[in-house]
Amino acid sequence: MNLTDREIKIILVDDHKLVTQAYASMLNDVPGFIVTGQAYNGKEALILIENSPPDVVILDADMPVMTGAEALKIIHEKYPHIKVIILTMHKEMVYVSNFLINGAHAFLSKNCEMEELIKAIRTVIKEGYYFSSTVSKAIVSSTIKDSDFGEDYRQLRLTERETEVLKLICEDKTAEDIAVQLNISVSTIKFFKKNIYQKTNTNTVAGLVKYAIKNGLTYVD
Amino acid sequence: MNLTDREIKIILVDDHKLVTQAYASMLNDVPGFIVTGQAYNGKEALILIENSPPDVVILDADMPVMTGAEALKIIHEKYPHIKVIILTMHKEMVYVSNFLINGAHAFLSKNCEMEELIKAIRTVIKEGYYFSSTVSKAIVSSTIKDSDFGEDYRQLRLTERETEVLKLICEDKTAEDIAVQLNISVSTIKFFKKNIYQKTNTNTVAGLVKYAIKNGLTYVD
DNA sequence: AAAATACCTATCCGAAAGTATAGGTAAACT
DNA sequence: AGTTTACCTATACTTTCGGATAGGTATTTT
Repeated sequence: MNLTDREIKIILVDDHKLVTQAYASMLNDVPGFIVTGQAYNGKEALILIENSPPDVVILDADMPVMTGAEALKIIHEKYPHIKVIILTMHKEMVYVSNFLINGAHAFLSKNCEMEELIKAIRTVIKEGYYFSSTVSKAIVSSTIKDSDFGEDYRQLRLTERETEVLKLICEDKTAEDIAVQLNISVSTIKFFKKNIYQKTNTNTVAGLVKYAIKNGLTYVD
Repeated sequence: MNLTDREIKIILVDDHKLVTQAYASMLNDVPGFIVTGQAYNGKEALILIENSPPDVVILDADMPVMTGAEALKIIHEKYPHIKVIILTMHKEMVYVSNFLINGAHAFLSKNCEMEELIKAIRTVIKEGYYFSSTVSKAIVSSTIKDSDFGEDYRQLRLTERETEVLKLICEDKTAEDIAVQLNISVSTIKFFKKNIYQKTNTNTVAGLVKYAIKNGLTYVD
């Protein structure tokens, strides 16, 4: 039996129950689709997937406990045949790239029409990938790996340590707090911060926090 | 004919199309409910309401163009008989209060169950208000006006000028930028900032930005 | 009309953050 | 093996920020 002949099994992951349930209601009304599970964070999602593997996982990018990015990475590594569609409310390029690198099969804005999500689900099953016109043209090339995004992209990527520092900044820590926690000098923190400012193209903490939110590094309850 | 005997007309407002459409799909499946309109920001919502007044408006608190708070205020002033249910992904007390003052009839987290939203819709129609157990006990008193929230609350409220400054801080402006824009000295900005820090119970810009997001003062695209 | 309150404005000073510069290590490239 | 590149660490110097304090105006209370 061909995959396109039977119902497509979908698992929904969004930290807002109401939204997840609404998606389920919407997608279950579509012939050929069946929502086999709903999870409210990445960890729950992994358990669901383990117990009853779906064809498609629809994953919210912005989640607190385990972020969409983290969940995606694990899903992609453990179950490479499962298609993952990322839903997000943001629309920054760096952000999109990070998900593509980690194996997303589609990337959709929450601003899209219901029809586009439905189309995306069918397309990732049939063709492996789906990208909306806005996203696709700019980014997608043959193989999805870091260098495909070019020099500019690499320059923009935050190093592990930088990411760590940025996260802590967003958690209300002062430079000194961070220095203590990381066991390095305050001056070092400043150096990281400077680089982060450059890469994120900001010069205020406010900009940093917004960048972090957009990139799923931190979350506002 | 009694209001409870006919279909309850609902207008949905959420800046994410996909979410709005999902809500619509979910609520239209409920007997006695009919979604008569969907808007993607406050302005659109007001036009919809003008053209075909609903019984209930379900309003997302976090929207960019016209925030939920602003839209609520106008709706409540122009159409006091229309019930407004606020949906939010945040759960801070100050935040809730602001909406209650401006005439919200219910306040729900996006983490709630579908059943609770349905219950809330029925309850605001029948009894005028609905508050989930977590929210209600702490806050609601007989009349909803500023002083009902007590001294503490008043202390926490940001003044107009403070709010203005906070918004600009979140827009990546430095203290000097703000001073120039507002035609006052940098020192004055600092004074405002100090008060904002006190009232929001933070001491970093990161905390400020998060507070602003929670309170709908700024928005992360 | 006097007093109280809320809000906006401002200055001074010590503390923290940003800027410029540079050394060191480990991995990748040629 | 030697060079380049990426990343982490650090210091000295300058600017900006935050805390304490205080004066002024407009509105409300009594």
